[in-house]
Amino acid sequence: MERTRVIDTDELLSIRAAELYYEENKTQDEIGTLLRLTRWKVGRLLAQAKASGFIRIEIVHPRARRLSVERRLREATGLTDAIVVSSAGVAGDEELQSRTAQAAADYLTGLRPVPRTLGISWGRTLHEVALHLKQGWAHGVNVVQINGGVSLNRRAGTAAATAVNIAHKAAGAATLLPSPAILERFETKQAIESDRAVAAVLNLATAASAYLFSAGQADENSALVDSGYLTVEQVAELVRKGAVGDIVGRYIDSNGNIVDPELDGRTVGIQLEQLRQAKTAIAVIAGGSKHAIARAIVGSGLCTVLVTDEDTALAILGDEA
Amino acid sequence: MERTRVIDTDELLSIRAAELYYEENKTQDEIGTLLRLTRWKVGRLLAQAKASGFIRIEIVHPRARRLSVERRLREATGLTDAIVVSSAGVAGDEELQSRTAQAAADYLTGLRPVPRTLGISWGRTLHEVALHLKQGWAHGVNVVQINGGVSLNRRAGTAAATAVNIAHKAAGAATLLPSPAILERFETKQAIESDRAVAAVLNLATAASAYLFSAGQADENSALVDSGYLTVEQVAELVRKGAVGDIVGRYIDSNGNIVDPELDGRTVGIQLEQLRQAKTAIAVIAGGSKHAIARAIVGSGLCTVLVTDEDTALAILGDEA
DNA sequence: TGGAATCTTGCTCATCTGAGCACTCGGGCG
DNA sequence: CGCCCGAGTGCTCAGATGAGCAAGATTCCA
Repeated sequence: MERTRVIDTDELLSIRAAELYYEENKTQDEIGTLLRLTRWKVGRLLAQAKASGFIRIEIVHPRARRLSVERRLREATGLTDAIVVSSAGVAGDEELQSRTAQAAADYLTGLRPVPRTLGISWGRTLHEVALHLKQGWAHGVNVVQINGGVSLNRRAGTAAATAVNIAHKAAGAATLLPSPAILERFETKQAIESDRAVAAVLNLATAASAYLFSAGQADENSALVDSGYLTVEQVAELVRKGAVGDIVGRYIDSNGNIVDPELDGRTVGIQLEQLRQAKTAIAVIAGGSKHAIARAIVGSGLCTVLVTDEDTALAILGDEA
Repeated sequence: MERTRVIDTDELLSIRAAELYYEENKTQDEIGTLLRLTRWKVGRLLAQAKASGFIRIEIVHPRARRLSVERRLREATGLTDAIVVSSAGVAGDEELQSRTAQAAADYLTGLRPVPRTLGISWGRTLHEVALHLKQGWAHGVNVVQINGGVSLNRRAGTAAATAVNIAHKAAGAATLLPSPAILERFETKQAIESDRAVAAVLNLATAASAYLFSAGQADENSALVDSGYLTVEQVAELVRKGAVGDIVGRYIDSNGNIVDPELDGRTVGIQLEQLRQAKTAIAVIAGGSKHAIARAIVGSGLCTVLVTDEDTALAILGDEA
C-alpha cells in the first residue's frame, strides 16, 4: 500500500467540495462561494471525485441488486441473464442466501415465456426459493424433479415438498422422481432408470422448457454427505481429484467436467449435457463457500441465467479486492 | 431484528428506481419509461428512498471529514469547533490516528487568530501532528510545553522534539519544560516548580493564547506507563478509582474530575482549570481505546475544539450502532 | 525565444430536477 | 346519498446541472 502518495491540491479540494455537496447538500454555487471557486470548477471537481472513485454510493436494502455487476457478468460470460443481489450490510451467509433465493423467486415470477414444464433440483436453496414464491406466481406451470432425491436419513420429503410447493403456488402439477440420488451399484441404477415410472419422469425432465437448480460445495457440509449418500472421506477423495462441487448430484471440476465417471454412472438424474443445451437453465448459487462451483458452472456453460450474490459474482469476474 | 417486515410495493419500486438512477445513471425520465411511471413519481420514489436511508453515500478518502457529525457534535456539546475525520474504509487504529493527526495539523494551520503562544502536551499523537505540519504553516508562533515530559527510559527527547519541530516549522521559538512529568515526592514537585527556570515556563504556559493536546487511555498501554512514570499496577488502581484516562499527565474520571489528588499533586504542568478557561483548547484524540477519555474531556469542558475520528465522535454522541 | 500543442477556465445553452400547486380519486361521515 | 377531507397524481416553473465551445494560460520543444 502506497502510504506516501502525494495528494494534489485539486484532489483535496474535490473532497471538500464532495463533503459540502453530498453531506451538507449545498448547491455547487454555494460551494463555489465557500471555497472561492466558480461553480463550474466545483462541478468539475465533483466529477473528478466521482471518476476517481472517492464517492461511493450504496443502496442498502435486502432487495437491492447490483446492476453494474450484472451487466459485467453478462458481457464477460455470455450469460443470457444475471441477477446479482447486493451484499451491502450483510451479516452472514444465511442472509445472503435468503436474499438470493428471494431474487430467484422474483426472476422466476417474471420469466417470459412462462415455462410449461419446469425442471428443478432440490436442496436448501431451492427450498427457500419455493418459500419466497408467492401464491399464484404463475398459472399452470408443471414442475418435475431432475435428479434423485429421496433423503436417506433426514426427515424425508423436503425435496418432494419443494417441488410440490412450487407447483402448487403456480396452480400446476408436480412430478416427483422416485429414486435415490446415488445408488450403490451401477446395475441397480440402470435397473431403476429403466423402470417405467422412473423413465417416464426422466423423459419429462429431459423435455422441460426451463430448469431451476442450485449447486453444492465439495466439502463435509455438502448436502449429499448430509443426506447420507456420501461419506466425508468420499468427498475428500473427490476433492483430491479436482472436484469443486456438485450440480444435480454430479460432481464436477473447475472446468465443468465430471470428476468421477464411476460415481456419476450411479447417479440418477438428467445429464449435464441437458443443462448445457437447455434454452433456459437458471442456477441459484449464494455464499462464500460456493465461489468455486459457481465459477465452474458459469465457465462451462451449465446455465444460461445465474442468480447469485455480489461477492460470488465478483469472484467469478475475478476482481476480488 | 425484524426479519418478516412487510415490504410495500412502493418501497420495492423505489429500490429499483434507485438502482437505475445511481448505478446506471439514467435520468428520472428514462426510469419512468422503464418502470411505466411518470417522471414525477420516480422523483418521489427516489426522495423516499433517500429519506428512508436506503441510499448511503460515503466519501472514501483519507482526508474526508464528516461534516454532519461535526455539526451534531457542536450542537450537542457546545464545542466551538469539531473536526471529525471519516473512518470509511480504515483498517486499524494506526490509520485512524494518522488521519486525525493530519486533520489537526490542517486545523492548526487554518486557525485564526494565529496564536502568539501555543501550549502543547506531548505524546504519540502530538508527535504525528508535528510531522504533518508543513514548513511555514505559520509565521512566528512560539511553542511552550504545558506538562513535564522528560522521558525516563525511552530515547529521550521525543517530547522536546515535538515542541521544537512545531515551533521550527512556524518560524517561532520553543520553550521546553525541564521537568519530569510526575515526581516521587510532593516536596520535590514543589521545589522544582518554584525553581526559577521551571516557574518561568509554567507562567508562559499559563499565558498561552491556545493549547493543543492529546489524551491517553487508562490501561497498560498508557504513555505514562511506557515512559516509566507509573507501573501497570498503579494504573490499574487508578482505573479502580474511576480513571478513564489522562490529559496533560493528570488522570480524570468520566466526569472530568481528578481521580487521585495525591498523585496529581506530584504532577508537573498547568492545571486543568487552565484548559477549562482557555479561549482555545484543541484536543486531538483518536482510536477505539480512547472513547471514554474523549467523552470525559468533551463532557467536562476541558476543550473548546475537538479533532477526532468518526467512531469516537459517534461514541461521544452516544449513537453507536 | 517563439510557437505549437495541450490543458484549464469561463461561458452559453439545453436538460434535468425539485418545489409548489391544482386536480382527482376514494373512503368516511353526516 | 352527497359532501368533505386527505392522500396521491400530474403539471408549471424556476433553479441546478452537465455538455460543449471558445478564449486564455501553460508547457514543451525546437
